[in-house]
Amino acid sequence: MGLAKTEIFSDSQNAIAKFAKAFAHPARVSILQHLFKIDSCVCGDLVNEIGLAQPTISQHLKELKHLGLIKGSVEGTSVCYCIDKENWTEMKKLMTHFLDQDLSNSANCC
Amino acid sequence: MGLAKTEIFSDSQNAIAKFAKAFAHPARVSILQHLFKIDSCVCGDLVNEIGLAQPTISQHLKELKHLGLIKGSVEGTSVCYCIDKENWTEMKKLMTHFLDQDLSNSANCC
DNA sequence: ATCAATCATCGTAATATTGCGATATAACAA
DNA sequence: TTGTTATATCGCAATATTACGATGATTGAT
Repeated sequence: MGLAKTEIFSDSQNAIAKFAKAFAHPARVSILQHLFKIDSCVCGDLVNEIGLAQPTISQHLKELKHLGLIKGSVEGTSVCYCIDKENWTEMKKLMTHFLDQDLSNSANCC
Repeated sequence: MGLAKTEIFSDSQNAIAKFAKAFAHPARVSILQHLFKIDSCVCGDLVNEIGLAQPTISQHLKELKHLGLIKGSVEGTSVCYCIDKENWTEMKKLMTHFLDQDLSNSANCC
């Protein structure tokens, strides 16, 4: 079917899955790492840095923007992207809470 | 194409994407949360807890097991699953490092 | 007004994911 | 052995993702 049954899961579970999906492709991981590393916001430099075609990068950027993890602003003929700090922090809180579940509770039956 | 060009990315970037994919579906998020919460390792209880068919759950478990995030051991006619603590900790380190990138570096151009 | 540069969108092909019915497999019970 | 229970695998249909060529839109330059 390819259609996730989101109705039967909690908002939190769906949100975790949604953000995780953003990181579920190395190109998007790479884009985000670049945006963190580069002091000035990059744009089409990403096309050169990463070895993917311009429409492909543009599509990945669109997804990240749609999720709110990055922002974009027009600068002449190019577009400048950067991390949306506020939303990133919020997302980080959610993901960290999920990753930090207590390991001591789970029994050693396996 | 649907085929990610993993060759052009670093091992670390591919690893992050690979683990993120594990969390990119609410059913797998839910399964992991259950395994953390329940004191004794669960098995087909997951089928009842989550509202998906048995083959579907089994498939999600297989993916998580393949990634090394969970372990399974046969207990009579049922199978007992639980978190692989060692691998979970390792994965957490990788993901946390990615999520914790410094926000102060990124300029405020957007 | 024309042109070049940069980015977004469209359309499409290839592949992956999700979900489940049907069926196989394995363990235990009687 | 036969039956029951629990789980895994197969096979398929529906949908999603990835990638990119072609094209459109926008901006700045001449």
